[in-house]
Amino acid sequence: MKKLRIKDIADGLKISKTAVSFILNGKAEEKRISEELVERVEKYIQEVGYRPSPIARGLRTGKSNIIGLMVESISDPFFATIARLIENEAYKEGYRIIYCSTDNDTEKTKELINVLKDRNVDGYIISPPPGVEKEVNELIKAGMPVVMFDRYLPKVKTDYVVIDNEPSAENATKYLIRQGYSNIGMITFSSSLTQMKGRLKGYKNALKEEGLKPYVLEIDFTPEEKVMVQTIREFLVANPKLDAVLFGAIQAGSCGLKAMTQMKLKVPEDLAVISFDDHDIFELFATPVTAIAQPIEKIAHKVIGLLLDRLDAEGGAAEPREVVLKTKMKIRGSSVVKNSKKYLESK
Amino acid sequence: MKKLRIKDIADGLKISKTAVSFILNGKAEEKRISEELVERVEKYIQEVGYRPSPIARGLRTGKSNIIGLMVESISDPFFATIARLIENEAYKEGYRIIYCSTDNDTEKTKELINVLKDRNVDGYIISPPPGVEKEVNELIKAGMPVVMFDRYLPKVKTDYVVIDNEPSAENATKYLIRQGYSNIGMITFSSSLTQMKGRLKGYKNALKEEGLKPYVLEIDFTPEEKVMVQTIREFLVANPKLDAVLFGAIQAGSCGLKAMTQMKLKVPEDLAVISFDDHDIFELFATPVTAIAQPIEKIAHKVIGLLLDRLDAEGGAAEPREVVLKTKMKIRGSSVVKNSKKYLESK
DNA sequence: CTGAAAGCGCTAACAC
DNA sequence: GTGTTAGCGCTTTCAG
Repeated sequence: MKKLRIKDIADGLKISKTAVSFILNGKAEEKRISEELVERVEKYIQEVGYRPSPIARGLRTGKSNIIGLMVESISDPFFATIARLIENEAYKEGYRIIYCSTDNDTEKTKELINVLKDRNVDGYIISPPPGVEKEVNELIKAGMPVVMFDRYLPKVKTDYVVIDNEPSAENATKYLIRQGYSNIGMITFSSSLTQMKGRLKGYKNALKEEGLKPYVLEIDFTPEEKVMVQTIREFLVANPKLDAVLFGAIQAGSCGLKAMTQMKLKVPEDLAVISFDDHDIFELFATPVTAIAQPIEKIAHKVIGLLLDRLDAEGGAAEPREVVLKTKMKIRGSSVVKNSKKYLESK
Repeated sequence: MKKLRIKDIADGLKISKTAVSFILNGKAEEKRISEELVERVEKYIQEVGYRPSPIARGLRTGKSNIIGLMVESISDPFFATIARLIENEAYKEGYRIIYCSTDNDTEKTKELINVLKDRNVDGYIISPPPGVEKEVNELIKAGMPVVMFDRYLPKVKTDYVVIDNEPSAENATKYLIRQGYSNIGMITFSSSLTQMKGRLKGYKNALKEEGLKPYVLEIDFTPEEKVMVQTIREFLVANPKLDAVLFGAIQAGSCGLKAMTQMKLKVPEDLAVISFDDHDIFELFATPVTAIAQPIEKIAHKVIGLLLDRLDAEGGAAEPREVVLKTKMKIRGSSVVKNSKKYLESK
């Protein structure tokens, strides 16, 4: 059973290649092809199991029915979940996804954009590292739909979906203050990316309003977790007055909790904790961790929605749409009222 | 700046298209093209930033430089991590990856195989659901390199990489017995897949050797976690004699621990726990969980190694290679000696 | 080394 | 509705 071509269908049915092609591309009506023939062709295609070659079609049309999805790392649970949800919705619309991991590396990302461009992807979903403004802008100028998420590039005018980082961090910090904490640190990744800057700003806003002093540790992300744990330990040792910490991302939170475990610091007695990003197993921790949960499903849905929208729209470069979604703070044991009864009992 | 074609290079350099193509494909020597010209062409290509169209090349050659990676769900941390590692190694060899999630659904998988076939992927990495033997065998018969991992299809003769599920489960169970537990349950997913069957068998072997009674719960996997938690709760209520549980997979373990938390069962006082699959945050749990860790890096490395090997080999259908890797049991607090001093102290 | 030419499978314009 | 044809960009054979 060898590969069928459009010619085989035409010959098998004793009609013209053209007709088959038109029917395949939904131009039957436009080209005044009889319904009867359309049905006959569709039935035959079913029977013999013909599937047009997307490669040949791609070469001819320049379209690929593929969406390029670039995230920091596909092994990150947040991105993996988003990828999965996007894949599902895209699939229903006949689009496939090619993912790739940027490692948040500018040069690698530029190269990956080229790879995707070569493959003629029809649209891009990018969680961009810094420094790729030029390349992304060129894509947009070339008429490519581009949607960013998680963070965005302020100098690039296109759709994006993010969460309200600043108010979320501000709320969480104020919440800690209301719970009685006054020496509140923030441990986050050093980054020029919008989401990290927003979180830091929100934290600082809250402290400034209350006249409290900020304690900030910005660590460089590295796959060497031990390095990050060690950095956090040193910070905690250097700042013994801290009674609460806000973590700017789940990886920071997880490293921080490890550092605290190693130092035998108790949560929340010695240090209250709130972390950005939620994970359901937070509930199983020695002290369940209060977390700022991102609306993952909604993010994925919005992202692919915006992209499909542009893909359909075809022509007009619509105004960039900026979607900001709300987070939800899941309050758990790691941030109970300072010196509360519950806190004292647990001693 | 429009898209460059091979003709533009030839014209720009005032040489023939053919020569450029030969040089591009590393056939310069074979075709007796002077080194001087090769250098000139390479330099020019660099300068103008020409990149051959993989689509046109694919149409012509039938090769795509793409590897299809099919896993149960790309959002599963185990698969996401493997995917990431494979992506990295493949990238270095000039291969791109297209991932897709099968949901362990037979029909969906068949369709996805077709999609990948249409895209002319050069090789397949599959963590297969049951029931796709025929389709996979057809791929192999068509000369496609196929590597399976995590589980395999006994009726399909091709390379695979798995772990030693049976001995691992047997060891873990025997370990629990040595720790003084005698009513040991196993909670796992109902599945005809090799890895699950191996784990169950190992557990039963250990019990039989010691003349102990098995208590098995096989749950159907569902994305509705609450359903699984509830099922486990009912099982635990129905079997109050249990003093230890072996979980057959991390999702089962995580649901089980949630069920136990809800029921206020203490680990390991009321129930000792060992789970297949490790996660570094297990250390942060109220009681750190003893886990059977898979050598993820090694698995990924082997998988892509086997595939690249076949991709290079070109011709001969080498003998199927079956790689079985060892797991490592990470002993933590959830499986301490029954009634041990440590155990009693913690009361 | 060159130049011409065929062909991968498909789309779509054109004349009928 | 059909049949023809060009062409997407590339590889590769063949004769020179």
